[in-house]
Amino acid sequence: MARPPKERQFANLPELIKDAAWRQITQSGASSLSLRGIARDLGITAPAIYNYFPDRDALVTSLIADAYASFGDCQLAARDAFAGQGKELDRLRATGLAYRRWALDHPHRYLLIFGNPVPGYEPPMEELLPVMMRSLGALVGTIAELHALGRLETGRLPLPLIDTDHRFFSLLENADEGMLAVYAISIAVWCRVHGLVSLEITGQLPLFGEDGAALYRFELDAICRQFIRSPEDDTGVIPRTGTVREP
Amino acid sequence: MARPPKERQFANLPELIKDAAWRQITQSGASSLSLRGIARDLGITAPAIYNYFPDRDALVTSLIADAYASFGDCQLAARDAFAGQGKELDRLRATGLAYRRWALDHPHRYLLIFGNPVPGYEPPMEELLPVMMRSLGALVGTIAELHALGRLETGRLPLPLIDTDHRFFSLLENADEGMLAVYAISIAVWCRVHGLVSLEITGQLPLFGEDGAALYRFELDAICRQFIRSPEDDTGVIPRTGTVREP
DNA sequence: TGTTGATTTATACAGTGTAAATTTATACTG
DNA sequence: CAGTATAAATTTACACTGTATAAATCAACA
Repeated sequence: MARPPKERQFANLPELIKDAAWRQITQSGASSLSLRGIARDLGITAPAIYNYFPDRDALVTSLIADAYASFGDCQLAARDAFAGQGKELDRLRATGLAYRRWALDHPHRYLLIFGNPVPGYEPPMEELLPVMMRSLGALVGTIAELHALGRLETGRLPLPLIDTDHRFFSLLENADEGMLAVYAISIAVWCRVHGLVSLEITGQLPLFGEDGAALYRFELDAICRQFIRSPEDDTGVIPRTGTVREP
Repeated sequence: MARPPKERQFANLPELIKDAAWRQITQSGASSLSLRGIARDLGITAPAIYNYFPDRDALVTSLIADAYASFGDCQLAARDAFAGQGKELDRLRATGLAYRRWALDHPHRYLLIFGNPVPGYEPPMEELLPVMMRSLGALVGTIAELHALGRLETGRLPLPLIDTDHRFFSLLENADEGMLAVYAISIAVWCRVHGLVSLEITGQLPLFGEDGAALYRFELDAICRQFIRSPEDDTGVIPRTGTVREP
């Protein structure tokens, strides 16, 4: 035996590589990420990177995981800023506003995880699923709380197909089989905010300029009006904790 | 003088190049488009392509223009399937349904024009604007018709900032200065359908599987209920979705 | 036949990824 | 404790694919 793997000639080289990768992505976008460029930036040679990431895709996967972690931190922090009963709607709006805020602050991270997939790159779900679940947990958890209070209004919203592969939500906190409405509304909400945010980030949202915030607030209001009942608007559903009732 | 430029050694080579490019894009995605691959496909050499397209971006621009033309054809055809007064809502729904239909039928074309921009590629607006205007004209024109009938319900929808660069809508048919509400609603509608469709196309819409159609129809309904007054309802009150429960 | 457009050949440069050679630091041995 | 074997870390060299340009070649017509 000789030389344990702990001792590296450059300390923290994997982290340095990822830092350089983010710098490069911020400058020129994700799909122009180049291992040789990273190596140049770090003063090493390109093949050295292959000791820590077997190929370019592995590096991308690691960056995606970091982006999800950052996104999840913001989502959970926004939710936890309004703790306590009676603040469920505040939590929902906070996660919604934090979604756009984080996306504007980190557009490349956003596009990396929610943008169009890079052709040729197949994200390894077994690795990314936990951090995806955590990041979406703030929204879904809050919707679930509103559901437990009987304040969800699904209307004609079609429910998810129970028999399909529901990998995305099977690991969510508080997840159980009776929360199809929660999932359905979560998906619908996500679709709406994603449409706005992705267009704004990529500069395809015309006319609103700096005031994309106003349109976004309008859409958050529309979402709340459409899907969330106010607590005093009691239509006969008894708010219950513990037991989940299907509408 | 000798040899007029009409006589090419391969007839229609620009069209053949674009056909091969679409084949390649359909197979492997837009960002892996390779001039050498096209040349291989056509049995010519790569530099020959540079006679017709000065660089890779010029070829991409041409493909984008074709995609907009195809998209516009579908939008206008869908609108014109419900001609005549009194069918404005049918026209709106038809363009909405055609939007998703076309996107599912031509996902790569959709991503090329509405997806995340390819880093390093700057779309030449002076060339693409007319075909963009034409393709969006079906939606905006129909919204404008509903506006002329007094059936638009803007609510708290923020209006576009008039003083910003409104290149996108300045060329639209029936465009005049008084149609800010038309533009605002068109943008809001586009954001919503784009969110759903782009997620569905890229396989990021979980759980709904083949039934993304149901969620899409639900969203079209929500759009119509929120923004369009029915002709006999001249009170300005929109029926709230949250007040009626499903049986 | 000369002119000129169309195409190919040759070349420069950048990128991914692999195999072999090399450096470097540790651990074992005499 | 010195010397050496060893394995990790890194570099060099290479094979391949890509974009793009310049020069050479080919083809058709006046």
